[in-house]
Amino acid sequence: MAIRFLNTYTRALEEFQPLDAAGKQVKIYTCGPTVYNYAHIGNFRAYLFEDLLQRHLEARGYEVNRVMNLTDVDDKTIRGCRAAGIPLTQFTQKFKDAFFEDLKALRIKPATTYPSATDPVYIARMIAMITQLIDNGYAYQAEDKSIYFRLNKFADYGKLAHLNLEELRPTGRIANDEYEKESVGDFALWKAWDEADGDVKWPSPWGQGRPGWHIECSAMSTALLGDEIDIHCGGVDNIFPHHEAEIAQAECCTGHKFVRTWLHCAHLMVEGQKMSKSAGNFFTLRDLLDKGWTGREIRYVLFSVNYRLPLNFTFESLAAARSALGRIDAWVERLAKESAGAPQASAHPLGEAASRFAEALDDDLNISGALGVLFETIRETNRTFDKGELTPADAKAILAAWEKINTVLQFQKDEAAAVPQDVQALVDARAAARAAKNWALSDELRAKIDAAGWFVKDSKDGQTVTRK
RNA sequence: GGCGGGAUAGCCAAGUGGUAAGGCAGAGGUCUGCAAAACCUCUAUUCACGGGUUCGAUUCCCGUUCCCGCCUCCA
Repeated sequence: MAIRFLNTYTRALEEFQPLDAAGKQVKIYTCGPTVYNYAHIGNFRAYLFEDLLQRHLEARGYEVNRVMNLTDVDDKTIRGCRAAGIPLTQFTQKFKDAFFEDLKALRIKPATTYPSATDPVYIARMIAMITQLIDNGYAYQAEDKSIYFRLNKFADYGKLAHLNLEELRPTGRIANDEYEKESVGDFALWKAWDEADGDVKWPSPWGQGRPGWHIECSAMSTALLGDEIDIHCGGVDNIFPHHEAEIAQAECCTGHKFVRTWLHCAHLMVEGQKMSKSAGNFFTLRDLLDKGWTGREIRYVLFSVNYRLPLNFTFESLAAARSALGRIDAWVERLAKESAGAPQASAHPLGEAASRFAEALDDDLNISGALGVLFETIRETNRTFDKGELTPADAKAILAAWEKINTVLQFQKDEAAAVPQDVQALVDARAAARAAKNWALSDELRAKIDAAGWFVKDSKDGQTVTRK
């Protein structure tokens, strides 16, 4: 069955068909972080949705070429570096490094390219695009020396957000000092330098300044992926005006359609409320790791709700994730153990879990349906095992299905850390004590193992030791 | 005011014109020296409310209520 996506532009569920004539390559542009701070879990919700998208497309045999930009110059980064009294690049580098560490913790597959807005190659391209827009009448220089996009020249502006610009209600968020612009909605392509920018500036045909925010995405997307791409993603808050602006800039430069499919993920709420620093419910990934939650658990929570629905992040949901992952771990362990020694997999029906899982995701990344398939498979596997009706070859088939599913989910438990020698000695001593039915000594040794930071549990096959 | 998205068990959340997936929590059981873990079973006569279409609606249509988002640089 074909993959279907709900395209923000058309608001319709559309069958996915890549631009690539061979039907193989898929070009995706994903709006990345502004590196002025540690990214918060709302940001990562978006990046995890994009990870799911990429991994599922790859599981379906596509080759994904994904670009994610790093916005390393804007009001916030400039403010931050000046407050810290260090150069902009030094300031942003710290948060770029942190961002990549966080991606790793969440098991997000790296994009193909992470271009930075301040890369001279892209600054030059942005200037070239702006020049072209001016030459063709789509942009102009205002009294403040900044360059603005002339919105009334682009009739399609507002189509992505489905906004009728004539009916827009003033919200007071438009700065009053922008009277130099021809029309209030005109957005900046190039910002003329002012004192607050310090030494952050680049030369341009219009004087010293820096690029506006929107132009970087148009420049990097067309530079790295070509004039037209398959999919462009971001959070819903990017729809207007950011993505509208990207469309305007790109299409007025290239003369044709910029993006085929627009996908946007809904916002994250925390404990039922909008996440905000003032409400005290603002969390970076690091905050949660410091509280003892793992990247895998956070991944589960942020991953397991359909991207188009608002996700209510709670500590209860983290605890639920921990339990659910434990259930998966136990199942995988059981499969590994039972399948050991089987020369090859059988054609057991439960081995079809992987294809049923993928079919669920084909439907606009229906992760809930896909996880339903997984957990049904887990219960059915255990039930059949308990009845003694599963052979090692069957277990191998189911394990193979899990491995395929896990290429998308990335929920597999980390390799168990090796048990240190001193702990192992305690475990061995305890095994001897248990063989002698010396329960007092057994319990004493369990307490020592516990004190050393390890957890021991008993089963009929002996002890299992895991890190606490 | 405009545009859009929602309302399914204690919480999270699929889904379908034919009578409610799944996860967590909870209860019971199996196992166990104890503990823990694990596994199994059970848990919505009902899908915000009122009409309508239909043999039949949670699912389609109309209306109502409530919630949320966006409306010019927040993923």
